Formats: sequence, structure tokens, C-alpha cells
Amino acid sequence: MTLEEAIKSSKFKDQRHKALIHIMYAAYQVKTNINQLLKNYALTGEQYNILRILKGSHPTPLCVKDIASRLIERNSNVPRIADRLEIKKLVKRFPSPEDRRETLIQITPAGLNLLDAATQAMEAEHQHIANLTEAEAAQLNQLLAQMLQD
Amino acid sequence: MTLEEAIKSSKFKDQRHKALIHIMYAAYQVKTNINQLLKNYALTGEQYNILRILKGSHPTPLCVKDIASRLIERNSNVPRIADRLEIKKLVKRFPSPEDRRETLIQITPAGLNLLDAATQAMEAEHQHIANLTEAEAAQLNQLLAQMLQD
DNA sequence: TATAATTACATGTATATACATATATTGTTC
DNA sequence: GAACAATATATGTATATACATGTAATTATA
Repeated sequence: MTLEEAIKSSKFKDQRHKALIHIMYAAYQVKTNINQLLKNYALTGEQYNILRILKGSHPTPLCVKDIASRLIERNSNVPRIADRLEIKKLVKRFPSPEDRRETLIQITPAGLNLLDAATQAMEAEHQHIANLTEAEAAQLNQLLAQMLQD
Repeated sequence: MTLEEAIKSSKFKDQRHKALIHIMYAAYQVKTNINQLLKNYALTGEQYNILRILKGSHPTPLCVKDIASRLIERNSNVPRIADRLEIKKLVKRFPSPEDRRETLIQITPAGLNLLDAATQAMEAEHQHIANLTEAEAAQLNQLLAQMLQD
């Protein structure tokens, strides 16, 4: 479905205005697709993102603020998402011995297993979602980078 | 800030994978920017979107499902967002005389005034956010449309 | 070193998202 | 027209987002 069909409107002030709406529509489509896929693993998008970040540093645990600094959506509430991961025993949590204000979070073997399975499915899905050649994707990345620079 | 700086990572499988993350990052930046601006009008992004949709059909009211069908985020809960707009007297709500299952929603004069002020600020902001020429924006739109097709 | 400022995290509240279920109304079929 | 199916909205629950506030630990400073 095109953007115009999706929002039943084609009244854009100009191409730049349309591009802003288009980006939000594309992001929603991508997110929805990913969330659907992750339901097979009983994970939400943010839970998956946090597991992926923790795997990146594994076996070194990360504190809450280091996880937050790697998330796109900075206002996600890492302590509460970690609560849910901990209940499912996908991460464990313990106070930092060096700075007892910090809570260190580490992915468990169960977390690694689930993440690997989800990531495999995700990569297959990514190929399906992004109907672009590598050259086109590179151009899209260049335009997005330029748009966001100030 | 570039995507890589924002998420402290540059490990992408390929350009297509990066493009998906990039789109979600760009959308987040745009949304955050817009939400900040709308705080001056005590509106959330979704409240603004619904007011804009209602203005589009004004003075004809729209039922809940027609509003939902024009939103990018389809799972937004229109009845509850309408609750909040109604409390602020920005919309009024009444059962449809033709089909009493439907609730018709209409933007009030106060809603129109607030929306106009917010929209004016929004348009100025849009020019600032999207650091692209019209030709570049058109190219971005083309790439997004292609990415989302089928 | 006592006090103040800062930092890190947890928690509270409002809103939104995602989805399931309930209720009222309308449409369909026999 | 009665029974059933479909539709429209409302409501309930879990999670996430956005932001304010509280609390403990650390750092800075007088």
C-alpha cells in the first residue's frame, strides 16, 4: 500500500513535507512487521533490542545507562523492560561492585538462545521487508543522514 | 548526530539492514521534535493528527472507524484519544442518527483555533527538520515507496 | 571531612500502543 | 420475523513512551 492509500490523503505541502510523513509511515510498517515476527518468540521490539545490546557486550554486563545510550528510543524505560526480561530469566541483574548506584545487567544462556533464534528469523524478514538493491539502500541511507544533519 | 553515533554501533549486515534501522531512527527524531513542539499547545502527536483529520472533513463529523482509517498508526485507540480531546472541549461527540452503533466526532471552534496555531508552528518546524532540497525529498519519497511496495 | 551537588536507578502518573473481549446495533438468512 | 452473523465502539490488560520525582551512592567543594 502506498502512503497516499494508507492515510487516504495526498495533500502534502511539498515533497519535504511528504517525506516526513513517509518516514513515519515506513517506520511504522517496519516496526509492525518486526513486532509480529517477534511475537513468535514472546518478545517485544524493545525487549529484543535490549537483548541484542547485551549480547554485543557479552559476557561483560552493562549498566542501565549504557543500555539506554545504545537504544534509538532513549526514553524507553530500561529498568522496567529489564524487569520483564528478568521474569522470563532472559537476563540477570545485580548491583555493580564498583559503583553501587549502578545495576549491571547480563544476558543469560537462555536469553542468548532465544535471541539467536529470533535474530535468524529477523534477518530473513529484513530481506523481505526492504525491497531495495544495495545501491538504492545506500542512497536512502545517504539521504536520511543528510536530512538529519543540522 | 549520525545513526552510528546515536546507537553507538556501526555493525550492519548490509546497506539494506542499515536502511531499516536508519528509518526507525529518523522517524523517532522527527516524532520527538514534533512532540516537543506540540507540548506548547498541550497536544500529543496523536491528538494533533486526529484534530487534523477532523478539520479535513469539517463541518462534517467523522465516525471512529473513519478516523482510524486515516491514521498511520492504526492501532491507536481512537475512542480514548477522543476522550481526552473531548475533556479539553476540542471535539464533541454524539451518536450517529443513521447508525446508532457509530459515534460521530466533530472538531469544535476551539479545536480549530488550537489546531491552526499548532499547524502554523508545525510548518515552520518541518522546514527546519527536513534538511533536503525538493529534488532530494522527491528522491527519498521514491525510495521509500519502492521499499514498501508489495 | 561535612555539606552540597551530581549521578544512577527506581518508581509514579499520564498517554499511547497492541490486542482481546464485551455490548449494542445492524444486516442476513431461514 | 426470529435466530444468527457481522459491524462499531467501548473497555480491560499488558507493555511501552514521556517525563517528573524520590532515594541511595558517589563526587566535588568549602
